[in-house]
Amino acid sequence: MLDNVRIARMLSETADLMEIAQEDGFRIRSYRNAAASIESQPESVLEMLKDPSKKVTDIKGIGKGIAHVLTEIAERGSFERRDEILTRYPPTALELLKIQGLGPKSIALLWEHYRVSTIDQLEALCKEGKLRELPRMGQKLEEKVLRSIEIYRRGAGRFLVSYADEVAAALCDWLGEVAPPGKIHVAGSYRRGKETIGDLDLLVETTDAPAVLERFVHAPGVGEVLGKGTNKASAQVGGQNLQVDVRALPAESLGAALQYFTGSKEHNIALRTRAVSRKFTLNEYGLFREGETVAVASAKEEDIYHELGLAWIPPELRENTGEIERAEANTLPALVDLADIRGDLHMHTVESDGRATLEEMALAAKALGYEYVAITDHSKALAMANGLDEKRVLAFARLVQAINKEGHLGIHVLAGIECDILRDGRMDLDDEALAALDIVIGSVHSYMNQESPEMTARLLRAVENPYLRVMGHPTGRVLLHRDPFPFDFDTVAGACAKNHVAMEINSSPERLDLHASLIRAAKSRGVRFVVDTDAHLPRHLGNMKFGVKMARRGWLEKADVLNALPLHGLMKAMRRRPS
DNA sequence: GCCGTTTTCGGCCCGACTGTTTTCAGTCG
Repeated sequence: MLDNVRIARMLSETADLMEIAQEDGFRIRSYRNAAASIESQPESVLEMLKDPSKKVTDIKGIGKGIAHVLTEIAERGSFERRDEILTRYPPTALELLKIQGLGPKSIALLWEHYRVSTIDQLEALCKEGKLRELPRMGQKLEEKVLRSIEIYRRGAGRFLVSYADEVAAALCDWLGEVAPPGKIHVAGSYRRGKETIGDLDLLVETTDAPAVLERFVHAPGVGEVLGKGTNKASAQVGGQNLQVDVRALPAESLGAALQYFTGSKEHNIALRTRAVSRKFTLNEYGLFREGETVAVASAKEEDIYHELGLAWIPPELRENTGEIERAEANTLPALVDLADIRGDLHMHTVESDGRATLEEMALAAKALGYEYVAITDHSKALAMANGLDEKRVLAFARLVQAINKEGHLGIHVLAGIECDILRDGRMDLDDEALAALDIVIGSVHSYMNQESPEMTARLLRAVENPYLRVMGHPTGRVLLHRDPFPFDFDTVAGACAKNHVAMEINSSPERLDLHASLIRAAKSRGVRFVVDTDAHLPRHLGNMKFGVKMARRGWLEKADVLNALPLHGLMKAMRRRPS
C-alpha cells in the first residue's frame, strides 16, 4: 500500500513536470486522475500486475497508456516519459509550484530564461529585482513570491488541524456579533477532515456583507489583510499566519457555496462533469439548467446532490474516490459518528509521561459521557517517560480491579499499557504482566529508521504476540515532521486481521495515524479499528473528534470500530484470542 | 491519456482575481 502511495506520487510529480513542459492539459489530467485512484486503491497495483487474474485497467482512470507506465515502474522504478522530461527540467523545479503566485508557465519561463530551478535561486532573483524583467511580471509579484518563500520555509504552508480548529473557533466567536453561530460555516479541507489544513474557508450567511467583512478584518490576531472586496476578504491570522478567507453570502446560495468551497477539487470536477452530462451547469451560486439563469438548487447542499441524482455525500468522503458512484447507487456507508464512541482506550497519566492522575483522566472521560476508559501508560523501554516495569504493571492491574470494585469513579476503567515493540519485534514486558491487563497496545517508539524488510518483520513478530490487542499509531508519522516509517503495510494489516489485532486511529493532531487511504486498505483486509486520543492531559480527550473524522475519511462504519461497542462487547473483543 | 444512457472519436469543469496590461494570460481555489 505504501507502494501505491509512492507510485501515485511519481505519477503526480510527472504530471506537475508535464505542466511545466506545457504538454497537453488533458493528458496531464489523466495522470493526476490515475495517481488519485491508485492512491485510494486498497490493493497493491504492483501485486495486481503480477497476478494474471487481475487487470489494472479495471481501475477507474487507468487505461492502456498508464498500464504500460505501471509495468515500467514495476520493472525499473521509473518510466520513459518521466525520464525524458527530467532531461529537460530539473526535479527541483517541482518545489517552485508550492510558491504562491508562480504557476507552471512562470516556472518554465524562469528555467528557460535564467536557469533558475530552486527556491534559493528564486529568492536571489527576486531580491535582485530581476524577476520583473520577465514578461507580465513586476515588483508586486516579486514581493508576493518573497513572502510566500518565507511561509513555505516555515512549515510548507500546512497547519495542524488543531491549530485551524482554534483559529476557527475564535473567529466564529468574534463574528458572533454580526452573525449568529448557526450562520457561520467552516468549509474547505477542514470540513472534509483532512489531517493538515492549508487555509481556512469561512462562509457567513448574511444580508449585510460589509459589516461581516469589516468585523473580520478587525478580529484579534488578524495580521496582514491580503484582500477585501464586497463579498470576500482574506487575511493572515494568528501567530502562525494561517490564511483565512471569509465569504459573506445570502442564505439562498449557501448550499451551492458550501458545496463548492468544501471541495475537494477532484470531487467538484467530477460533480460538475456529471452536471454537464445532464445538461446542467454547476458553480458556487447554484445548479442551473443549461441556458437558464434561475437556479434549480442553491440554498441547500442536499438539493444540489439530489438534482444530480445523488444522495448527499458526507464531506469526509468528497475526494472522488468512489463516493459519487456509491451516492448514485444509494449505497454510501453509514459513517461512524463521534456520538457512537463509548470510550477512549489510549491515555497516559503521571505514572509515565502524562500530566494528570488516573482519577482525573477517568473523571474527564466520564464527563464526556463515556461508558469506559482505558489507562495505558508507557512500558519500561521508554525510561525517559518513566515507563512501567512488570512489577508496577501487576500493581497497577490490582489497583484498577479495586477501583472498579468500589465503583466510586462512576466509569469502568480498563487496565492497559502502551507497550513498546522492541527493535526485534519482542514486546517490552513479559507475558505474565501482559496477561494481567485488559488491553495491550503495542507501539514502535525506537529504531524507526529500520529498512522496510526489518520493520515489517518486527511488526509481524509483534502481531504474533497473543496478548497484543491494538497496533498503536501504526505508521509512526508525525505530521509536518516525520514521514511514516517504511514497511509492508498490506502484509502487516493482513496479519492484524488474522490475529484479531485492531489498528489504532490515533487522534492526536500531531499524528492522526492512520492516513485515510491506509484505513481503507486495512479495512478491505478485514482489520478492525480503535479510535483513541493518546491523551496526556484531560483536555486532550477532546481530540477524539479529529480521529473520528479520519475514521470517516477511511469510510469506517460503527461496526468497524471496537470502542463503539458497549463494555461487554469490547471486553469480549479484548479477551485472549482463541489459539 | 481516458472514456462511452448522444460517442471507439471527440470530447474532457468553473469563475474570480491579480497584476500587468492597454485587452488578458496566468494563477488560484
